[in-house]
Amino acid sequence: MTEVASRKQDRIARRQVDKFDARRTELAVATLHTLAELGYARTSLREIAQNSEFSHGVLHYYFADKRDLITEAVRQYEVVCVTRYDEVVATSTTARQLRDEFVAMFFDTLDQDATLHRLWYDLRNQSLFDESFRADVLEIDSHREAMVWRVVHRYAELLGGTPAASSALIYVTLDGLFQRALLHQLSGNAGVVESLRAELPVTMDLLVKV
Amino acid sequence: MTEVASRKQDRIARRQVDKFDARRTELAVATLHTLAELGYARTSLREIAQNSEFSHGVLHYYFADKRDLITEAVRQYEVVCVTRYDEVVATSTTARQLRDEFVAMFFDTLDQDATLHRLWYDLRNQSLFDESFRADVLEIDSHREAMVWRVVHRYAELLGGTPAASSALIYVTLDGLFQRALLHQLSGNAGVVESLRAELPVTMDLLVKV
DNA sequence: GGAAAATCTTGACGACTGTCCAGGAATAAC
DNA sequence: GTTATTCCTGGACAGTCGTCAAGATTTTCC
Repeated sequence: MTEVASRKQDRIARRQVDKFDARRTELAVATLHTLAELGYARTSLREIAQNSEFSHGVLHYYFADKRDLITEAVRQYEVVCVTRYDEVVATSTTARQLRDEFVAMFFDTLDQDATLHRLWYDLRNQSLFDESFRADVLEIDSHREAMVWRVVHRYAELLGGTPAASSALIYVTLDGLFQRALLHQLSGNAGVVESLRAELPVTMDLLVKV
Repeated sequence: MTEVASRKQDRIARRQVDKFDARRTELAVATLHTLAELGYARTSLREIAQNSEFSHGVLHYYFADKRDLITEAVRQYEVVCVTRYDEVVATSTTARQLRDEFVAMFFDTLDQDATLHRLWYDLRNQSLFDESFRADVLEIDSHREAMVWRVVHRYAELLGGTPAASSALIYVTLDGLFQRALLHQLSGNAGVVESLRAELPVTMDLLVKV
């Protein structure tokens, strides 16, 4: 084979790989939406296929099995989810602004992306039973922790202080608060959500010492 | 029917009801163990029956359907779970003692009852998708919150101070910490668990102002 | 002991599951 | 335009699921 022919072959191969990956991603996104709607326990391949434009058989053309598919969907979740507050951190110039915008975005995504968030908690919990999800879950969790840390660290900085607790503790506190807000949001209990909204700024100040 | 005969009838009826309830409880406990082992998504009635001394058919003699059975199992969980720290609170005479014994018991049950705890989180999460669990979950959650509050409130009292945050915030913090400890406990990541153990006393002090 | 009531087993049902595959449709290669 | 290759469909498969009911077994009652 000439060099030119070889390069052409490569280009074709690459294009095929790209196309293959693109469809994988497309199906993973459909999977994500199905999982968010039904939860892990009730999500079937046929249901996923109905949320895409293909038939159920095609899933085994692009994925080895159900686990492979769901793992890919989880990775898609990560892409969306772990940089949410970065812009707020980058653009805020005062502590008050950072705090207010963080709170606003916190409860905005709680409202907008409620089903996606409940999926995350569902999968994180699933990893307590199913070892095969654990590595991905732990990785995403650490990214979420880092994301929260960036917010609080910057907040402390703008206040001229330092975080009052470790990255781990700050994360579990704010994540715990989010989880509870999600539970009451989906329960239609707006009053509790509102009181948690009022509590979030207080919590942030508790987590920073000046 | 004479009064005596009527009373006797009652006694018989009551005994039957008691027996019926006793068996229901027995089967609910078997359900609880199965759920703790397999998780909600993979627990079937036949599997539950295998963890009892009966065949799968009997479950529909004592329970209307699967949901009824699982709901009863959840209630059994509550009986075990929401008074865990009360004795520590009652018997501790110094803040240091209360704190140390709380920490010890916190990580003791994390180790001993890990599968039961992961079940609780699984069911709480399931309630984000399935409305029929929500009422029970919210009730148990509020009992857990009250349990944690009793601990921290007493701790503050012994320190001559007051809690630094609301009951809700204190609960989500300690519960979040527990959840994270559970994830790493089941992942075999003993190092992380140990560092969380070291962090729990610090956290308690953060939640109290003197 | 024998009748009546309760309890439990067993097997069957229709529906649904993940997986696989034969073959049609679409696209690419020359 | 004619092969090759890739992509996708739709049905079949072996299993499992929740539910139910007929009948066997055990317990209760007189």
